[in-house]
Amino acid sequence: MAQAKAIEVRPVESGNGATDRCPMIDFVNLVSGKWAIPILYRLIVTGCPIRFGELQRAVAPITQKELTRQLRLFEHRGLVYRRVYAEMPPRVEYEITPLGRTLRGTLDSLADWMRANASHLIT
Amino acid sequence: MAQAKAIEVRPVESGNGATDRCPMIDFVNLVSGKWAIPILYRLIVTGCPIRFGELQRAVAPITQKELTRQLRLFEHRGLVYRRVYAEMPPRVEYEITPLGRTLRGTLDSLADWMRANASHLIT
DNA sequence: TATAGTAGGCACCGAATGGGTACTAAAGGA
DNA sequence: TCCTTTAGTACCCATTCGGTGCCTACTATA
Repeated sequence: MAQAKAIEVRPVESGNGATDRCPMIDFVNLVSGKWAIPILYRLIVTGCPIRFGELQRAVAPITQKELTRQLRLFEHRGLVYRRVYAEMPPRVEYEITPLGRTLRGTLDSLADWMRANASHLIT
Repeated sequence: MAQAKAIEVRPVESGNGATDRCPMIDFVNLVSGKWAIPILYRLIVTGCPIRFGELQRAVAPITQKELTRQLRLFEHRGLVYRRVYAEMPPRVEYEITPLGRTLRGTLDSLADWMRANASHLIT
């Protein structure tokens, strides 16, 4: 209780709403979890529609359940398209949206940094 | 560079040593959780040493415990310096390391993207 | 004297995350 | 008849994440 009161500062309320937000907190709310960024980046570098199974193989040892969950979240947030084909071996394709595509530069930069520094970092 | 080749499918070498590194998975392993990126970015934009309490107020409603935990992780990974002063109101200062500082461009880009797109995104 | 600030540590707890297995549907092939 | 493929869903479980409350040792201030 003491500490919650001490920190209650939170100057977010500006009156006009939605200003003064922390973009980093927004970002973590948008893509959180172990697999979110790897999936998103894979969809970005693949520029075209990709089937569920192929995506799962591309994102290495992710489980079916987790991939489904993340893709639905991305779809709901407008970062990924989902197209279902009424065929009998089921076919569902996922594709990055134009909005999601705008993340490319940022994620490239992140991947480059990681590739350059992975060796100096303690796991 | 390599990523221009787009879909190089992960070589799922499950049997031997794991050499199929994905920089994005490395990144998530490095900074994961709700508060990691906000803390790191705050330390980066503040270029100088900053005390624990001040940092906690800056990163808004983070708890003491979580801030301590993340800072220790960053210290262990060489992203943050931790200096303890043997004074009586205890004083501990944290500062981004040169290595951590190299993330600045990437995180700036990330923050810019988020600021530009926060309004179109469903929470 | 009483209280607050400082930078934590420690125990407890619920929520979120993520993995594993089993199951489904309809079609094709042996 | 059985097996396989595909994109899931349902259920169970372990781990992690993160919040709360309670403790310290000492000092400065009201």
